[in-house]
Amino acid sequence: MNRTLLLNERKKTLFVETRLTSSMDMATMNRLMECATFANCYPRDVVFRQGDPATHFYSVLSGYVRLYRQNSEGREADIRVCGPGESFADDLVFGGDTYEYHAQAADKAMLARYDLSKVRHVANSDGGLLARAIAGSLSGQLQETMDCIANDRLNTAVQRVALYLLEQCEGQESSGSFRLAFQKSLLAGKLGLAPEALSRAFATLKELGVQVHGRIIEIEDMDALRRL
Amino acid sequence: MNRTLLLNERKKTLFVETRLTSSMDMATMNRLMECATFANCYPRDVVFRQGDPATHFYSVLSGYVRLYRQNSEGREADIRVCGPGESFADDLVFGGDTYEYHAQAADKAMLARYDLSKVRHVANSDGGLLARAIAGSLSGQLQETMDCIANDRLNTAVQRVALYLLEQCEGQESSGSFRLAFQKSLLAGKLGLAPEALSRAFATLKELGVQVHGRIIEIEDMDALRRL
DNA sequence: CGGTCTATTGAGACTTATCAATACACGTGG
DNA sequence: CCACGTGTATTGATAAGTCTCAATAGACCG
Repeated sequence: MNRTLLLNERKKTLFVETRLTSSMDMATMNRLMECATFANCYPRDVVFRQGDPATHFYSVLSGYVRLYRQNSEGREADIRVCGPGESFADDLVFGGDTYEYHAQAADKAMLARYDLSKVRHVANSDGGLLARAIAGSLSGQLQETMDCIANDRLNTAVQRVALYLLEQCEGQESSGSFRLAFQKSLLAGKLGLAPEALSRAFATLKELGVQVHGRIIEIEDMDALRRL
Repeated sequence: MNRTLLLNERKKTLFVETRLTSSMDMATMNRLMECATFANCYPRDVVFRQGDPATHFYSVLSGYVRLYRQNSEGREADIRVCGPGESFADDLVFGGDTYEYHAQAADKAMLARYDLSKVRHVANSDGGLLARAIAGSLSGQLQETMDCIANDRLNTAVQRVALYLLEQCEGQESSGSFRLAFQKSLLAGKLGLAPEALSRAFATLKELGVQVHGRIIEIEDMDALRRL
């Protein structure tokens, strides 16, 4: 078994574990696989640019991809950070022919790349199985995106950071710790903050028993965060 | 022809003109119609509450519905304002069994009310036609919602208001005027602002030739707004 | 015409962005 | 293994933007 074969097996495994494919039957998954190619990205690689004609949608197999928009002066705002198992630009399968945001690898990343016209063809001729899977993915994304708006509008920086920390400690009781999945500057963008604001939020949370050592976060009292 | 029949004809017309049904074939539309009942709402009527078990999704036939979330202290943040032709809670067809936000009529409104379990049944047995239509609707909503995040994070209050005014003047050249579709307090919420902030934004825009008389807005120089 | 709801305006406080300077982390090569 | 350099993170000072509260003005409906 050579290296390439091993790599392909790994790709296939990651492909199967995607949110889009997880509840798919085998036949549909194979049809989708036929539309896919794979791409390796290095940090800061551009996947596509806002305004480009849309040719593919993507699933993240490993690493992270940052979706963001730029205004006329070049200032950037993150819209979403996609991690392993998540897909992006799949909102273009059922309408839209232009990418409406930039996509950039935020880390070494492996992506599955689905040809949009092939996917559309399959989705129109498979009895609706693929359409349902994509609809499921879109539902999840829509819910997350609405959550994000509500979170931005309802909570302050410290509250948003605390909430994020709690989400990452899912399952741990009273106290917990974990390692940030990506750089703080990216986390800041994901939370709609400038990096300095994230630092200051961590500084505030230190008083509530949150210790930050590089990417390692330790939380002494999760209830203290929940009370914010 | 009696009053009821007339009303039903009107309902049917509005039903057909919905974004969800607009590109649907007749058979699918009829199957969807079988899942529907209709409801009339008065201003401030609650359609459903955050946390309620999800039983229906909705299309707005006339009027406006406000989707919002509440934090623990009771402060509210609007997530979306749905107008004629738009649907909401359709993200629950393919997953989710609880409403994650409040829905409240913002005006006298007529709604089509789709039984979720019936819709799910149809969507699983019609060869994918309904699933594709819903996926199309979800795509549009996801795109709008992502736009909203980028807009919130990238633009100031004045810029967001200016952008909204320009959107409403779609098609008009250099100067334009129109009537706000709903109250200013609702517009403020939609734009992620307190009502006072919307007032102040209008005050600022007055210097750029925007005149506000109640709900009537007149814009002398649309390019001046575009330059913001 | 009066009452009620909605919108505007002012003053102040709070939150976050921005800019600039410093400190820290990490990978590289000596 | 340490020193170095680059990129990332923190901290401080300031400015900008928005919210909140309170008071007034205006719009709309019966």
